[in-house]
Amino acid sequence: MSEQKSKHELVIDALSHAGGPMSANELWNHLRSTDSKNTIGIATVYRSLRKGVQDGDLVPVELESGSVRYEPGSLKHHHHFLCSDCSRAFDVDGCVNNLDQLLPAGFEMTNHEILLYGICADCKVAS
Amino acid sequence: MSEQKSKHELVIDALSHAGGPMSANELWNHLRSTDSKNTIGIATVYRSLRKGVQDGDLVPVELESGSVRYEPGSLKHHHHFLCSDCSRAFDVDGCVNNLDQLLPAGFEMTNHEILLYGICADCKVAS
DNA sequence: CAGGTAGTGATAATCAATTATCATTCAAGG
DNA sequence: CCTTGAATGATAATTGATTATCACTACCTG
Repeated sequence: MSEQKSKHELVIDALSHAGGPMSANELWNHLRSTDSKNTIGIATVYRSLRKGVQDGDLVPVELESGSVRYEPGSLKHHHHFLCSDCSRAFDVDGCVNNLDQLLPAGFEMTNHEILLYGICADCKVAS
Repeated sequence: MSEQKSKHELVIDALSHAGGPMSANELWNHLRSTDSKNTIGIATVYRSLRKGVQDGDLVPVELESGSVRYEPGSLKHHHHFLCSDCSRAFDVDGCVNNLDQLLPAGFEMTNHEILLYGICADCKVAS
């Protein structure tokens, strides 16, 4: 009856609904708690992430030392918020103007990231 | 005659003239090439960085997964440029307005980082 | 000079993240 | 039922960054 999803699809799907980039470990914990019946292995998570990047479905995002997060490659331009309390990363819509004026002479900019640090809404409420 | 500088001072001094945050390994390579007479050990570099942070002289900067960079704590507000070619990080003066407008409702921002990616002046010339 | 003590370098040990291995399961076809 | 191959999970192995250890030196003080 119901189409059985592969673990790889579960990983991709989870990321597409996450609202922010996630690390392999975050994803693993999330998937284990979500699909109580399905036990997913950390190896499968890493495999799926690697495949997702190879296929162009996922993009690695490096916001901190220590671990790489991943997000869907299909997202429109956005930036990130990193919660100092729960360590989760959140997508932040929009951008700013005049970033070019920061660029030193002789440098060529191909891309940029804006990272906001602070306390996320959940943690603010909880505190 | 000339005051003999401790290795710790060499590390702090190197960082204060670097023009950008450096990792322990970058610093180690830099110091070894600079002070041909003085062989400095990687352990000393790590020790000095840790002490520098404890003393409030240095600040850790995390721009990538993999390694932590350090910069003087005395620098005025600025941001960073990361060269995709040589992987060095450079300080970038200035900031932008209206970052607040990016903040999602319910979130509290305490800090921010703007990271520009591209090719630095040196690498552009070299290519 | 003898006896600290702090600073240092080489390197072993640790640690977290990631990858590789291997045996198992499961579905599809003979 | 038997075979085959892809997907999977447990876990061993690897890797790079960082820290701990330890022996040694230089210097200060009595």
